[in-house]
Amino acid sequence: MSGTPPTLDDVARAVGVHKATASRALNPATRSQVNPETARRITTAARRLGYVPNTLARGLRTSRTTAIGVLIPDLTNPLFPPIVRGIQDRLDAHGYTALLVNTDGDEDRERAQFSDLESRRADGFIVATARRVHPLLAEALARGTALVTVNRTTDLPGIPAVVSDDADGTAQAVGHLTALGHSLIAHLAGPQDVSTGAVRTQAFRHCMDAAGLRPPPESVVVCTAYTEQAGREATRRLLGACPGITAIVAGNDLIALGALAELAAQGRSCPRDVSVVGFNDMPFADRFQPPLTTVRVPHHEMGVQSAQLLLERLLEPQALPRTVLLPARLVVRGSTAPAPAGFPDRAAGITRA
Amino acid sequence: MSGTPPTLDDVARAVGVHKATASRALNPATRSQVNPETARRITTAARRLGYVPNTLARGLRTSRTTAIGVLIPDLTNPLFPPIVRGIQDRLDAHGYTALLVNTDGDEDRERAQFSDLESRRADGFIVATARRVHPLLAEALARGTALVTVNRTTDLPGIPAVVSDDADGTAQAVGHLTALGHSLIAHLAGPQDVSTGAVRTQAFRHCMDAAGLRPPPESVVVCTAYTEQAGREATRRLLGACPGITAIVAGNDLIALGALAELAAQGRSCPRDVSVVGFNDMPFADRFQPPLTTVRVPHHEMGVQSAQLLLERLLEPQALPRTVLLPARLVVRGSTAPAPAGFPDRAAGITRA
DNA sequence: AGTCTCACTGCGATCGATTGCAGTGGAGTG
DNA sequence: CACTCCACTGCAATCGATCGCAGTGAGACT
Repeated sequence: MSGTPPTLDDVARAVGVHKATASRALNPATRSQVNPETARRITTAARRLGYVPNTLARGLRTSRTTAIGVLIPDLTNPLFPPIVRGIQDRLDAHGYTALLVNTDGDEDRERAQFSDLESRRADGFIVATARRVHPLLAEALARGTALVTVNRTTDLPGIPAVVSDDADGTAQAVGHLTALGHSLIAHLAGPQDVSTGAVRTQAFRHCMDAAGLRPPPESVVVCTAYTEQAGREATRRLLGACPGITAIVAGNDLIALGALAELAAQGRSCPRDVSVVGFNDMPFADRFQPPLTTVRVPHHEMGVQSAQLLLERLLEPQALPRTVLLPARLVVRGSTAPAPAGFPDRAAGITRA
Repeated sequence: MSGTPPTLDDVARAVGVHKATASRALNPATRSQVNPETARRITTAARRLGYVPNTLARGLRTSRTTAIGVLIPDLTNPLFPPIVRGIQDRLDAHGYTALLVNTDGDEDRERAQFSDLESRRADGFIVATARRVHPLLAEALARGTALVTVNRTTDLPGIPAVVSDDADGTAQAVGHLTALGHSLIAHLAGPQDVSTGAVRTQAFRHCMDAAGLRPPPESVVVCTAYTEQAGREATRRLLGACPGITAIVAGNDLIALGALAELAAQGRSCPRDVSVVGFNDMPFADRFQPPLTTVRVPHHEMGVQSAQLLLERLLEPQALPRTVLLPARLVVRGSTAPAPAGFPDRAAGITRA
């Protein structure tokens, strides 16, 4: 019917004022500049006509779009929906909109997506795809782009970040297993080119060391990705090299799921023969078979905080970049149990200090 | 360093041509209008300067943004990430971007979000929040807005849709249970104001009827939402009213999870005492305790098809709206088993025809 | 030589909202 | 009464890319 949507000029004409006046009346910040009665007439006319401001025109003029680019590896990875939701919730509350893209861990794709978001003049970016060495982010930072990383960090300093306390979470996992009497503890490490993988692995080594345990090198297997498939393959290698292990600290829950699958396939029971600890406490981890003992990370809150950090950065671009560290907490469920008897440490070539 | 990003005019000046020429050279569609050699010089200059077209300015002029609004109830509902991913994959391939928002099933919030997307001049909308009666969509349709619904439909005709064959899926579920010897089959229905809930419930009744089974009215309990919590509450009511039932067809997997929880809480074993069938085959449904027998719906493909349908609509606004019906398939896992003996039909007041 | 065609390029309006600046009129002041 | 001040409103430039229209010059054709 109406054809094209009404513009500010249409509203102004309907009231008999200039569009500049209408603009001021409709914008809360400049509302005070116009006569209250006039403002009222403009407001009602706008509502009556169904006027919706054209964000493109506004953005073109003001060079602010109230849109934030959000980069994640893959939305179907259950880790990310809660984070994204947290981001959206906080952004929404401030009138911002998230522009969500998946990179699939592919650098070219990431560049293309990032470039698209830049062409849409996103005001800033929340990046969940950070690698420790990340040229794209370095370039963007150099250009003065507002950036925040979430879940992962970059080795490059200067980018605000929101992460969970991976080192502490790992310590809780190892502590739980040693308390259950395990000493032959293996680690299915996440990819080492991302901070979560590197930090957790380092923490694992440190904790084992502090507990006086000296696991053989083969008991730490690095997965090629944070996927069930990669976890399963790594587990196969691990069990081949270190058949005596009684517990596994997985780089994340998907890797843990892969471990569970491979253990079952090899006829080993979890938790009777081998205990498994995951990381993240992904949705429904408590409903798995067995319910997964894992380190809970506050995903939604991570999203909220990262959005908050970015919004602050937009207001105060010069402020010192800060890193928010959120607490992680071990959640004990059914995938861990006391170490089985009859597996002397010797069997795996492990020596107690 | 560079301050503001380079504009088309910057590129043109660097080459010594008019910005209009640069525009034509950079746009594949108009490339043929400019001398190949000139075009080459413009292209290289653009690359050298790091020129990225300003989508806002372009959109303002052309009134096309290559952005599509996507409305979902809640991203953390595991049903939606695969659908969204499918949408994004197809849109990406055509240079479009998805603008994703959550409505949380709240009508006011939905209106606000929709209005925001309109202000961003989205070229069209993919709606996963459709209710059978949906004024917002009716209005948008009347305005000539490009719309597609996915997963759910509206009673209102005229909106293209992509849905799974819920009736057939339900029939497979009921058929599976009757084949296992169940006759006291209950239904935990989804909300009846959305098409999936209504269609599945209707199909359930039809199948039971066709099988000669006459379940009492209390054996069909409508859940207030597609959530685990609602499923659990409905199950409590169901077991109170019809303690004799041996099988449950749930409106979706989350409701099924709620049923499993309540059954366990009441000391009834699934599948030994009661069989449960879900709907959707959400991610990791195979890893649950017990692994869930459910009706698989091609989520990713639904997303892809809905994006495809919308893109077609943008090209051909007048084309007849078509509905794409994707096949559903029962996946038998561990939550269903033969009906236990010793539960005569009489016990639940059920009569065989 | 004159005219026509054609390929290429430049000019300037345009999309819609924002904003610095200037103008208007009425109230207040000495 | 003249003048200042202030509240309010209008004017017009501006953001950056697109596109209808017109202009230019080289080559073709009669």
